[in-house]
Amino acid sequence: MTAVRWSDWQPLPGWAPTPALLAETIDGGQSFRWSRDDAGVWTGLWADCVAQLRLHDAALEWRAPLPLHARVAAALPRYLGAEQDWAALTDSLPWRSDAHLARCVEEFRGLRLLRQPFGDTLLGFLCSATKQIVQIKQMMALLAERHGMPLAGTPFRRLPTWTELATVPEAELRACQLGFRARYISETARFRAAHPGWLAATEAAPYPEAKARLLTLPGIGEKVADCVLLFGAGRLEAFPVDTWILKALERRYALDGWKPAALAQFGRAHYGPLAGYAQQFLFSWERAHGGR
DNA sequence: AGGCAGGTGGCCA
DNA sequence: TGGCCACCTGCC
Repeated sequence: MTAVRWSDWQPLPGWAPTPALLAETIDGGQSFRWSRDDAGVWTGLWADCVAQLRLHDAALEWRAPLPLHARVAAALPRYLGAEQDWAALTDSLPWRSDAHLARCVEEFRGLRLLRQPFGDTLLGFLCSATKQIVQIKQMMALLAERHGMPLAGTPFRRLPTWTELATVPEAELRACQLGFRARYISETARFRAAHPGWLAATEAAPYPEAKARLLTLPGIGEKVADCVLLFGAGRLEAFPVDTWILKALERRYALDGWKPAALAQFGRAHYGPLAGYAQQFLFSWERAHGGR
């Protein structure tokens, strides 16, 4: 395999995250295809794009394999959420009346929500049930390596599309460490193949309808549906409630004894139309501070 | 070494 | 609605 020829590093204006904030955003559980090398350079893949990211003199820089340069240049800003004014969104969160949220925002100021491809996000979170991030990343790597198309002129492969997944036997999916999730992927792929346009229509639908549609798929419940809509469709009202958020709501808001459904309802009502963004701050803070 | 993990679906009262 | 359990399997 010949070495990749990368374009020159170039500035990516508009966002100057700390190394920790960059890691939290691209490798904190929103996406599962970024990895950092010993020199601190991140390499990531989404759709038919590959990019590298680095912090140089506190400025964010990027580059892409030469053959993909134009495509990545066009796609990267949107992927990294450049179309949103994150400072303004942060300011509209109810941190003024919520001391815990204020503390989370302070520690992770500048945190972003990725705007990933809908189909890739669906695949990633269909695999996420009771798995840790490292393991989900391994599943994605195996799926891409064994069933994804090569990205011409590079040694990288994209994730298989849903059309391609419909042709992969369930046993081969299981062999990618998917476990019982393989059946969900298989069934979803067959459903999608029988309903062309279903994914695009779901991505474009208003939040309540989009979520209802996702919930009809096997292996997709409340949490996964909200993750897909938040990280893969830019629906900032989507509020995924996982074990970390449950713990955060229960412990940081002194809601001991509340049942999970009640906690989730409290969160949605309390954080409002940007609940998903608030959720990301809570999630990052809770993970960073262990179970304490 | 063995429990547990960014859940979901099905079944029971 | 609420509670319980099976579902796969590789990390920490």
